[in-house]
Amino acid sequence: MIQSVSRALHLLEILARSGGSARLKEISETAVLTVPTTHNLLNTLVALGYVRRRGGDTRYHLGDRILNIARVAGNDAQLRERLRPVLEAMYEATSETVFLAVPSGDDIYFLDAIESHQLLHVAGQPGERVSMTGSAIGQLFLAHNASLRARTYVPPDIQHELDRIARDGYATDHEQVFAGISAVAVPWIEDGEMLAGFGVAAPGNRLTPDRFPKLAAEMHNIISSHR
Amino acid sequence: MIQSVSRALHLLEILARSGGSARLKEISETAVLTVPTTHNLLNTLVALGYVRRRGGDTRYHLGDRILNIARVAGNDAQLRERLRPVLEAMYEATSETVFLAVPSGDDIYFLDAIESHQLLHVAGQPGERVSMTGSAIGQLFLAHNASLRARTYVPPDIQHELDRIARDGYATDHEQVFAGISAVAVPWIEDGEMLAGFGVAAPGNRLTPDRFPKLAAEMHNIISSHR
DNA sequence: CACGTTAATTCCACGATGCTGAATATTCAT
DNA sequence: ATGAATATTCAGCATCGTGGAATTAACGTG
Repeated sequence: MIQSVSRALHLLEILARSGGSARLKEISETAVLTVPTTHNLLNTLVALGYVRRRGGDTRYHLGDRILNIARVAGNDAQLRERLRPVLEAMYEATSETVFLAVPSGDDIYFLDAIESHQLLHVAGQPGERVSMTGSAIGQLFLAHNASLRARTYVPPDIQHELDRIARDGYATDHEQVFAGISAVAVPWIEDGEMLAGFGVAAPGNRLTPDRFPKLAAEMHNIISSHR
Repeated sequence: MIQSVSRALHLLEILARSGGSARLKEISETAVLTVPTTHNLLNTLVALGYVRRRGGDTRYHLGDRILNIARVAGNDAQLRERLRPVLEAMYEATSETVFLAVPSGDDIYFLDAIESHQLLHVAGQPGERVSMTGSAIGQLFLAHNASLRARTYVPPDIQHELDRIARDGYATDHEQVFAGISAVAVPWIEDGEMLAGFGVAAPGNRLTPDRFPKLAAEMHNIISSHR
């Protein structure tokens, strides 16, 4: 545990709790640090843009550079929270393992999941990752997002599958990726952009290809009713 | 400039730019730091909750503790930006010095201001502070916000003035606080909560008490038209 | 406006603290 | 299962951050 890092971040939280600004002495007292040490820490934060000083004011104010970081952290946290009810509805409707996934770097990241309670079920924990091309949900992202497609190598045989996905609005997988596992995925779209994908995964003998279109339609309905 | 603090915050930004998560090696390379140093910094951030590790994953993810800080920093920055046009409209309408103020700790903080160009005008710079009780805009906050009222000592003679303010939706000051200066303030309300206040301040002989109601109405109009 | 008081900033020397290279353990891919 | 890549632990040393003391600046008051 690096002392100065811990202290610096603590100072930022103190500033936040003071409504965005405070005096050096107040801060040092709240943090239980000597004034020069606090000064040193704060001025480092000022130099980096995380803290600002406005006008002739001697007070320290929270800067907005922290928003660079928060925008990304917040996106995921808020999205997970907002879409939790949708995920629960999908679980209610299917009794199978359901996922909420977002793109992260070059692959797919499971932001949230509810694991089926049936005797035979697909494992699913938030935090897992799968490749972009090798999963229904990943292909769904590729089909919807051109910039993602541009920086991912897409094998030719998948290409026309992506067209089908874009047309129908859902992606499927029948025991292609993992033996015995079928999956259907539908997109969550805001302002024309696919921000996340929902997936249902089940044993291949329970979730047969003939049920794909109906299940996808059902998932679309659940999404519509939660908008 | 404290090295470890600078480095730690840099790592957070790298994580943000990587879409919220990345591997230790990637991070260390991007940051141009040795792997153990990066490891040490990241694990400090993990211990503090600014970075998380999910599931059995060896990757590092942005945590949501940063949102504690960002919520406050973002509030101010976004509010100022969003309400700038309203402030400008008020300046257009009055040609007097206009303020945008928010509560900060136990007093009022001027988030933004446009100073009048008239020969005789009230000075106004963003970053200045006034006490909660001793200003029209402060009383406006006290009248609208019970929790603010609870933690501020309000002299009895001001008490019934607060009732009037709550009823009429504006606060005034005619040469009470600063000699020769009159002011009118109206609230900016979102979701039933007063987030900020707008103030117009002018020499007492230009802005006489008989003009208060009309000016307040005009300010209310400008606010309505910018919703 | 000058004075006294309080807060903020600079400086420096000491000593703890965090950095790095090397070794070990773990994870991942095949 | 095996090897390669990645992550974690460790410890010695140099560095960096800390806090006391002194200086300067801001603030409030009579």
